[in-house]
Amino acid sequence: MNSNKASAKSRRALAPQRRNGRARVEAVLAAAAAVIAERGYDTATMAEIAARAGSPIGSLYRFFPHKESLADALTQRYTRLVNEAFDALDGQARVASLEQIADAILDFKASLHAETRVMVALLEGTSGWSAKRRQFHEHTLRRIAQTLTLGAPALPPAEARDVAVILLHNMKAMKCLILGGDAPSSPGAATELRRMNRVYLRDRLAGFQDNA
Amino acid sequence: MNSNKASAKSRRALAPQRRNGRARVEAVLAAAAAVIAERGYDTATMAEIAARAGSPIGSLYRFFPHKESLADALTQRYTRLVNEAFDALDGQARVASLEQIADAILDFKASLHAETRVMVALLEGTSGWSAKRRQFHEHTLRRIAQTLTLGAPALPPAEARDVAVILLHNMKAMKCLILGGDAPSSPGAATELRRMNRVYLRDRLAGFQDNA
Amino acid sequence: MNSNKASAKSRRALAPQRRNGRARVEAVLAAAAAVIAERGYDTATMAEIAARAGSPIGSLYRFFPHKESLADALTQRYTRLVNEAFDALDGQARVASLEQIADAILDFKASLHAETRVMVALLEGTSGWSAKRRQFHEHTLRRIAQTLTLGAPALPPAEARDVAVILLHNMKAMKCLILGGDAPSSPGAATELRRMNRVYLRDRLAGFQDNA
Amino acid sequence: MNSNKASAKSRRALAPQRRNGRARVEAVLAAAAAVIAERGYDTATMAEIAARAGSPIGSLYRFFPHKESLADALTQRYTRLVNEAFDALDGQARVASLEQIADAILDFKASLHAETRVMVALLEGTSGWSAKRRQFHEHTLRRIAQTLTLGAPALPPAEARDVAVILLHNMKAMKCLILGGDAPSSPGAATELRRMNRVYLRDRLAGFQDNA
DNA sequence: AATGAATGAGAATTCATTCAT
DNA sequence: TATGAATGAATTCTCATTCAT
Repeated sequence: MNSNKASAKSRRALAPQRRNGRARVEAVLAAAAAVIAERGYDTATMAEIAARAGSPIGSLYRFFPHKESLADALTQRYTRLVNEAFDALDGQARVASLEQIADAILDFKASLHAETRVMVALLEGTSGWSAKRRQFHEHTLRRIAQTLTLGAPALPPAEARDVAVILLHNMKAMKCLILGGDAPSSPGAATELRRMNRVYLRDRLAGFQDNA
Repeated sequence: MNSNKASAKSRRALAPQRRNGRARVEAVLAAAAAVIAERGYDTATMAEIAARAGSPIGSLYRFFPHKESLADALTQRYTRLVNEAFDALDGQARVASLEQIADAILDFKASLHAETRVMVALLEGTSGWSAKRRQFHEHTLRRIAQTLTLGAPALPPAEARDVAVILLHNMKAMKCLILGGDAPSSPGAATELRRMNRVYLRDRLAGFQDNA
Repeated sequence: MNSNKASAKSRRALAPQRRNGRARVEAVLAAAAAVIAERGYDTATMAEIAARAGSPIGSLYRFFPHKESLADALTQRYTRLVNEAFDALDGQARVASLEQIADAILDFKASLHAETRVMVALLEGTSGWSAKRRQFHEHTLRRIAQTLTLGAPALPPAEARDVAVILLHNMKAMKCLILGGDAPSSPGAATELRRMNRVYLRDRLAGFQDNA
Repeated sequence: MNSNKASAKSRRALAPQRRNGRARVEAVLAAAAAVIAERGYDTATMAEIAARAGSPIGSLYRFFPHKESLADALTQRYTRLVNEAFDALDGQARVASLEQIADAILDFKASLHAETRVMVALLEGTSGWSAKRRQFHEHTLRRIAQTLTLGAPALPPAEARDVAVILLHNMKAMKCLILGGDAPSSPGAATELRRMNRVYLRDRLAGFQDNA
């Protein structure tokens, strides 16, 4: 006496119910990433995120009790990606040429389309950041500086940080170029940015490098 | 002009009271600029803008029938400023060194604190831009390219545009550095950015310059 | 060109638009009083209050920006009524008999049907009171004690306060009896309460009265 | 009974795990009593009650299919307590003095802190009562009247009920005084209430008592 | 049967925009 | 025409209740 589910009134047919909570969280995060990337954090609505994730609003709130907690989760996930990418980069720092490192840093975010766009959105609007967002920003800065120091051991920490700030800006710029949006760009701009980044790093790190 | 103020029997206060439309519009735009700079476009409210302008909300809507039209007006005004600044720059393009031009372009927005902050806000979030915002972006790009071409006549138009895109990003970065916000920076970052900008332009325009 | 209002789509025909804001506030307060009296503060919804007042929800929030501010307004209004009633009572305190005073205090709230019921609701649930509610409670206590002291000058302040606490409870009880609700009562209960109140006061104030 | 627990292969934790239903119901009722006493009926949430009972919310709903059924169960339990207390009191009614009976009635609820507080919560808000709550109220009234009639056999039933209504109010007042909450009271108020209760009963029952 | 994840109607509150005065 | 009160759709978040497992 419960056989024909289909007869149950007109419940939404969408949800593969109780499928691995993990998967549901993934779906929500992906939807959040997409919506925030498209609309920006403030303009994104929980309702749209839920809809896009194929999740009822109540479920969304089970996993992420506040809107900001979605942003935080996204930030955290991105922190992991940053770490992995830089860990890999650091492994090659000694053997790679400066150009290669420069490109690797620059293209890092560019290689992560989905997440990247969100991060732009989350790091935009320089006020009203949550603690988590600030942490993420700071963390990324430190990783960049660390990698720089690996390639140019003689570079004083303060200068490494200055350079890191610039490189982070270049990374952001790269995403903007690649991911587009409403902002008009030009076909050669990405190449151009890569060039600037290389030229700058070569000039800046000259003399601080470890030319053993 | 404005002679029989006193005769108006029971007019309210003296203060905002029928400044000529121009002044009223100015006040509203200034308030809009301030509020948008502080809160970001989405978070700024029409009510606060009106209040800060000392203007009744009804009047505000007479001049700017939609919130976006405020953004458009600000954009337009900024277009004028861009034009003036680049006109001046173009006048010196022949005589100035590349470094000077590079710095001038970079510091352009940095020199306009109040307006600049608004523009950051308005150019943030790569989607949902109005036609006007897109126009402004495009226009600025063209002016930069034009100035570049003046200093490096041999530079092909397509490449000039590519470089312009990069320079515009550098300009945006400069504002972020100077105006701060929640994003942590570092003291030497602005100097660093200026250095990158010079090094890049010198490298990029070498050979295209007009060394007659 | 705006002559036949009736043709305007299908706007609600209810609101005599821009009628004296005062009247609108009155309507809202009355509705709030009614709904809170019926449902209790927590269960009352802003939407129902607005509907009952014939006011759009947005208008309600213009006057009372938070739910609690409605309760506060009601409390404040009631404070006024308490003051007026006790001022009048104090004027007669010397000439009136103890019985008369006892009845006056007891019947005070009973005489204000609409407001009274709300106050019961607002003073119910002894936790989560706003500052205003606490103030109102305290204020009423003081007024009662003051009136008592007028009739029984020799009564020490601390005892006057103790008695006041009891009398306030009796007042609350009276409202419950008269206003009913779901609680079953009995026809003679009000008379009974009055009797208790008199007997108690006579016994309690004996010897403290001003028998000049 | 309950012998092969261990054979259940992958049962979860040991803790709540199939206490016999009775114990589980007790735990839930106790938790409900506590939460409702603290937060009030409307503000109490099923989730918190379940958590406090250490019971899964699903189990809670097996025993109490609606929130109101929890209130009803508490009410019923309280009815039992009232009966026991009044049965005991009735046994002494002949021998005890009026003062003793008066105090016993008044302090009845005061003696049951935990449950009492809940009952205050459940009897607050004069509308929205379930049938059960009304029944409980009515029942208590009858028991009080019955006890009164035992002590004052000549008291007509209708008057006994009137007096009972008053006494119930006094009982409620006593709990408010003792249990406090946000409502400010005064140290001597409980004593005061006891005095009023005695004086009233002595006066009211004079002449109806069984002075055989 | 027992569990706790899932559900979605509904609550408070905001704000761009309109319109009576 | 100028004003600011009025409007209500939209937004974030809660919680009683259901139901797949």
